[in-house]
Amino acid sequence: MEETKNSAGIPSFSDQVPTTLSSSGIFDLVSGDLAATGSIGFMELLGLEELAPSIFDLLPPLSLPPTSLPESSDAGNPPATPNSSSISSMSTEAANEEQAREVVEEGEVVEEQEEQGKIKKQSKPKKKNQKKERQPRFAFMTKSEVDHLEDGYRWRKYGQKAVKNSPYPRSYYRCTSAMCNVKKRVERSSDDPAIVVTTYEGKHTHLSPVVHRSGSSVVPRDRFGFASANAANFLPMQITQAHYQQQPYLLSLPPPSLNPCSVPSTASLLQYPPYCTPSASLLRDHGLLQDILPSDVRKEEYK
DNA sequence: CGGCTTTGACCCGCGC
DNA sequence: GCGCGGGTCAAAGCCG
Repeated sequence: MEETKNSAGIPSFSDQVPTTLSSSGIFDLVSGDLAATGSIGFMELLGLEELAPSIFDLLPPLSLPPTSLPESSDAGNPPATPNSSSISSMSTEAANEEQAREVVEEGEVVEEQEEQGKIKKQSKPKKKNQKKERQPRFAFMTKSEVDHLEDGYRWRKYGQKAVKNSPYPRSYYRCTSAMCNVKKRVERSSDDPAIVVTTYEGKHTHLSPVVHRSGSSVVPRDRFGFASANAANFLPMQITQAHYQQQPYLLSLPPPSLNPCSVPSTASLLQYPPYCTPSASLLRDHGLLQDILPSDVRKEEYK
């Protein structure tokens, strides 16, 4: 197939040196398109110890009609936050919260069963009649030169495919933890190679294996089970809030488990542990953002 | 030697 | 029905 051909000529990002970090927008989780749903942009810096300098270049707001918004997601396991700036968006496979939750729950059960069976089957006798239930997904865009962002979990790459209409390949990762079916897809935007689109699928069933340099192996995690220790270092609260307000239809509540925070899921990616949950007052206060973005930019972003 | 990446092959869903 | 593209498998190779 052409994939072979493409992958052969695909540049290796791993060769690149991480330098710029910044933000992004929202995109359609279903189609995978960089379909922004509103104007948002921002970032979050994490795992900076490994990534270089924290340069924030705000991306222009992406825009897209809400109708292009996805199926759902949520309940997914949004990442804690990659080691670079990012913006996230939740999508919902169901039209509303309730439906979304149903889908999520059912999907999880089905997936688990299938997954287990799949693992043993050598010659992929995948289900035929059964419609593949999609795990809730959570995606976000990150401007970074490193494609595989650190999020506190260990991932094993299990595949790579050339992406149509894009010179960049898409990589598939699976959480290395046993019994954890979380998957992650990483690809670069063909429009802007600087942007890395990461899609998480599923929910972690374990604690982050990440061991903090400080020695602690327990890091704060967001409601989806993603390590969020890093998030505390840089909190794009404004964006989170803005997103929440602009995309209420994306909301859907994930199962209470693994949910240390009680904030709406849309903000998940930028979520913080309970002790750092953004307050309502931050909605107006630009906080960190003010220090980073010009006022006119902020205006653009949150209007 | 174990864990991870690479990569070609295969399966499946979907659109035409 | 067919072809395409996305997603996954699994053997082989690499690396610490």
